[in-house]
Amino acid sequence: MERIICVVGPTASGKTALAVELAKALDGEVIGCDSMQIYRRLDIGTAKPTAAETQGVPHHMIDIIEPSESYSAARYVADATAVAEEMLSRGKMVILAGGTGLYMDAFIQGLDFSTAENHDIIRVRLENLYDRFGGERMHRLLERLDSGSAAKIHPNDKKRVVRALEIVFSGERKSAHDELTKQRPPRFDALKIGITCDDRAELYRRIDLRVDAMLEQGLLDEVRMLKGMPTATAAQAIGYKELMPALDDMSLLGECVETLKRNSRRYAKRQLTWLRRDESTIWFYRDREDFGSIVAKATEFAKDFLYNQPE
RNA sequence: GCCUCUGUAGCUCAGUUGGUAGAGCAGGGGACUGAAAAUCCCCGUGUCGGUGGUUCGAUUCCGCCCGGAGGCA
Repeated sequence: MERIICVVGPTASGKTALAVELAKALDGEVIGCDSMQIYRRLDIGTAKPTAAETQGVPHHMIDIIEPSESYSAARYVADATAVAEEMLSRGKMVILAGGTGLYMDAFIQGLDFSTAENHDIIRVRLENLYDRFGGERMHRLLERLDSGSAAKIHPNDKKRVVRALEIVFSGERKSAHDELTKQRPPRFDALKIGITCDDRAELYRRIDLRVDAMLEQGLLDEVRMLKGMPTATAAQAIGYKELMPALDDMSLLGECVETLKRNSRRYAKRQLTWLRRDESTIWFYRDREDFGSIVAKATEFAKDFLYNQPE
């Protein structure tokens, strides 16, 4: 099984810089794992790595589609796996770096999700039914058709109730599919290296500072650009949706910026919840150790994992 | 200096006709298999400013002290 290195961590922790250093030390290239950096033109708000930051190290899976297009975890697995295989065939190490936990774990596992593709018509109908009859009744329906999934999904979780029903209507059961895929071996043998702050308040301070920096770099112009075009997934991006109201009324800017910072903090918290689940992750703390030292140690762990571990 | 108002959870405040207190926000924990920067679930003990008194019992009533806001001088 091919071995790869993954750099994980909450937003504003310094994943990009660490990934670049690892790539340089290991003769690797970086594959971005970020559901928003895949969009072209969303540069400042997604903290997309700049030319100065990448230092010439190739970055893949960034800037691959327009903000008007929608994307999915399933597409990510397909696209990123193709990139990874091509890189490995050229003898380059794969450094996967990003904050989208679902994309990353799906990539490592090689998940095919379900054979049920997004079926817009069925989905819209199910959503309408959900709005009309409420979560309780839809959940009871799911209970009858796929009790395994119903047991794991809360009636209020509209997205998941609808998706599970959508799969049922394509002739499959989500719970059965999940069980099956869990038993399959992963596609890659991955070492996860995590970077964060030991003190939560310190992480939040970094997030606030980064938001201020984004505004100075012209985030509002990017928001204005995005507002003028049809969007799907990209409209959910933190940094854009919060600032939209300020475009029409600049007196709201202060309030919008506060909301943006708060949403970024909550996002970081959710990321940490996701990441803590994988206990094999090796963590480094920016507020306990200087960056150079983290790079040196992380490189050691990576080399040991890549070259010295028995099969 | 005098008068009035005020001091309760990190913040803004509610409340107890005297039986040691609760909302919003902030925050914390968790879930997550084709929208995931999304979606969803759970979590509220704090010398009720300090100190003396009245009382079986005070955060609640009274006195004094300390801190804030306003008014009169």
